[in-house]
Amino acid sequence: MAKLLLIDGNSILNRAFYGLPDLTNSQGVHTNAILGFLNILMKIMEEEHPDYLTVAFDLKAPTFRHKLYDAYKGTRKGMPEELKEQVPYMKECLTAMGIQIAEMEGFEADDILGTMAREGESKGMDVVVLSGDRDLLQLATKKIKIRIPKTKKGVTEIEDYNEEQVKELYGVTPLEFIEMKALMGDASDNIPGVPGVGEKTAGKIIAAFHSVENAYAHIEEITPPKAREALKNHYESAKLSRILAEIKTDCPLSVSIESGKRGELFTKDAREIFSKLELKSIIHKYFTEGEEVPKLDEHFQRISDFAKADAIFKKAAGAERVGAVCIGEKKILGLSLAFSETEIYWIESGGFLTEDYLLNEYKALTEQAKRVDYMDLKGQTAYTRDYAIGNEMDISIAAYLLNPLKDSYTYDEVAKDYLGISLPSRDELFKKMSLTDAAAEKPDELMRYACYISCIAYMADEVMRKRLAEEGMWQLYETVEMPLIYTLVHMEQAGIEVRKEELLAYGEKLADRITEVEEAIYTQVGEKFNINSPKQLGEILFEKMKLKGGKKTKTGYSTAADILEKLAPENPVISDILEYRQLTKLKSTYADGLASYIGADNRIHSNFNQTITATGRISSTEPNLQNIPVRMELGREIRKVFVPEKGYIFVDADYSQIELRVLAHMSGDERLIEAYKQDSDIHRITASQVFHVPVDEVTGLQRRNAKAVNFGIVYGISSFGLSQDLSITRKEAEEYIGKYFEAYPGIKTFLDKLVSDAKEKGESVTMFGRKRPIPELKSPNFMQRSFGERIAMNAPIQGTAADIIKIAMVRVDERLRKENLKSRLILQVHDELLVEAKEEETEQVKAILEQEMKGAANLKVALEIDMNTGTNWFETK
DNA sequence: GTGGTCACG
DNA sequence: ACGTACGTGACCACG
Repeated sequence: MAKLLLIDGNSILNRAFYGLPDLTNSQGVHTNAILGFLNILMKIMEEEHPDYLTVAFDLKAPTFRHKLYDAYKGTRKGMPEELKEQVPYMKECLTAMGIQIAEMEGFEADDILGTMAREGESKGMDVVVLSGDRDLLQLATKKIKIRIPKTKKGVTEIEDYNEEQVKELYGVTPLEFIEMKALMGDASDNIPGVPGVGEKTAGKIIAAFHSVENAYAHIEEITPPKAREALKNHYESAKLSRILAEIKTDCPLSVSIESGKRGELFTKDAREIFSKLELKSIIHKYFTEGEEVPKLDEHFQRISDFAKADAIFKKAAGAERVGAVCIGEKKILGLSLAFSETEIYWIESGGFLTEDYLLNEYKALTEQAKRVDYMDLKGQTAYTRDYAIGNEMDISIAAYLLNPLKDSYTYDEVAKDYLGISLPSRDELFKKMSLTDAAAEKPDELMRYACYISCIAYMADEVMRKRLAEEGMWQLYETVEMPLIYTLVHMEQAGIEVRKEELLAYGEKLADRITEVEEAIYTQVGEKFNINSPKQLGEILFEKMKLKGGKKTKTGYSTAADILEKLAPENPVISDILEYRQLTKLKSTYADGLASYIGADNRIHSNFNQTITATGRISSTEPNLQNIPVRMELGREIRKVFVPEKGYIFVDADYSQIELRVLAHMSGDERLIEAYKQDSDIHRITASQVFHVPVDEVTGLQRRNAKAVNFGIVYGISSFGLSQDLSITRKEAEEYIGKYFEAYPGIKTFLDKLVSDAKEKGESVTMFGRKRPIPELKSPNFMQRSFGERIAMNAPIQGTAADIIKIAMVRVDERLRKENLKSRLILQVHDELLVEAKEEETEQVKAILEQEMKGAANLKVALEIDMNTGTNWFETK
């Protein structure tokens, strides 16, 4: 069946303009909207494969609807100049790609699309309408699907809306959506609507009366009274809005659906206009077939001859610079070295080239070369040394610092982002196949994989250094992130001992209790069901048992703990369900989950990842040892199975409110600094200053509230968030926040500045220069933008704390080694370090932790730590 | 593969 | 009017 794709040119262009940073070519022409448009276009072409497509644009001349509006209310705001100048270029691009453009004097793009969509539908086509906003939802039917691009974390996803989904989302049919819009209005589309009526009220009224006209016919039945009055007073506006809101489906067309038949997009003309605009990433992505890829590939040389390999190793040892990677799983399969863009070798394991030989040579060369470029140094330490000698460069870490929002930093990503080269990813070369299998079944692809890694590492070296220096992050990279790689290696190698028998016994204990609680729940509810299924549980609680709670999530009822806790007084089964949840969580994730990671050495070797978080923290996986229970007593028991080796003891140190201290320092707020100099209970002092009572008269409640506000400040305060946390009204929360800012005016100024600076620069910065881009700040969507503002407040604080503990980790690790101690750093939990200390070294270890953690940064307030020793992780708390 | 839930800082 | 606290990872159910 034929498929028709219709694109709302203006709205997509508009959305792209605000979604991307300001880009210009060397002639000063702005290109961000064009680039964004093309990216969305390519994505939807790949997803939909339409047979016909047309892009509709508004013409500058005022349309019928605009005139109507202007007569009613006055002027419309125009596009910014930077966007306006991109429109003709955009059209030029589309024409060059053979894509039909539709525009009609006196009609909006919406109307053209509406008309074509209905026509396509009547011809039996599948119709897809791509738009940047929700105006077009009224067109949705079974055959017409509306798609809206959304940017999540910098990645563009396209959301689908068919008739059903519109109903689900708004509770009205697509046609009734017009009526709804007439009431709620739309500022961006200059539809006035009825003042005081928003989406919620409009939805309710239309769901009940189905149309504006009918609502007025039954005006006295409308509730709430407020809305009724608003409707009565704005009848004219509602009638006008009803006309404005409806998209026409019968306007004359200057083009036909069929004349928009899809042809070759990447024509010579297209390439020409793209080069003129300097849209390098597009050119590289779609016009490079038969260019860059073979250019690199043709210089790959497979070496399986001993003499040749030997010569290459000799050359490598004396080289100024070499890109290097060793490939293997249990066994070494081979290694790749790159000396220039044209000298790239793949030295295969086999014959005289034994694993031992390769390993020795690889290790030797990485020690002798002046500089070695790695893609992933931590992974390579399996084959080489695990300490720094100062000649290594890690391209992935550099790429992470330059943009911590990405989810991978593989060779293909780096090549695309920094070298403008498009390469097949590992997945594209040999799917999910293991390297060992690839060596046997796809040797050529394995060679390409290895060579891409070494040569991209080699080629990216210079640009990464330059970019880090430009961004003011070279020092952070060199003195913190690089040495940290080795510290993490040491921690991973060390692991932590776990008492398997005790862990299993703990699991058994949980299992017994789970059976009891489970049966109690079934008895009370009167049937068996899967308590772990939020869907089934929601149906039981809210439908069968008719507890109040209603909908909360997209998919159904929320059964989250905070919701259930509020229902607990209504029915005793609720507390059993909460207990069941707690028990099964402990059993599956911790008791059973952790047991499966215990190795032959009775230890768990978690993976510490340095390139995951947006703020600079490290993360822990397989298993995650940064979220072992501690808050609840039963869960906390688990920590008893984490023990030091015989002859050792745990020394655990955690920073005391590091984030608040960072805030005090960075803001320079005198009163907060002074509060810390008193060096007692900070939440109590805060309470005293916020509520104007003497320190020793602060009540428990006041302290609790002050503590919540302190947390809120660090998270990027919002009255809603605080009210949720404290179960108070928003108004009360606002009062607390106001009082807090009165008590600490410097904090208010500081947070405001963090937001305004971030808006200006598009990113936030920590004390040590770590950056985090915040694209959300540019979002036209209020919620997204508010999120961006909270990130702008939180990221510098959380990030600076992360920088500080990283510095402390590196120094602690270095000192333990330099002083030839047997004690080792084994865990980091964001503000806590755990050392497995040789018993006789305990005092020395404590001194090292104290000195290096407190001395990691010089702040206006002292960095304090709490330190404890214990014979298991439970005892150190 | 995604969403809901919940463990941690 | 919008609908949230910041940052993670693992497990389960379900399409």
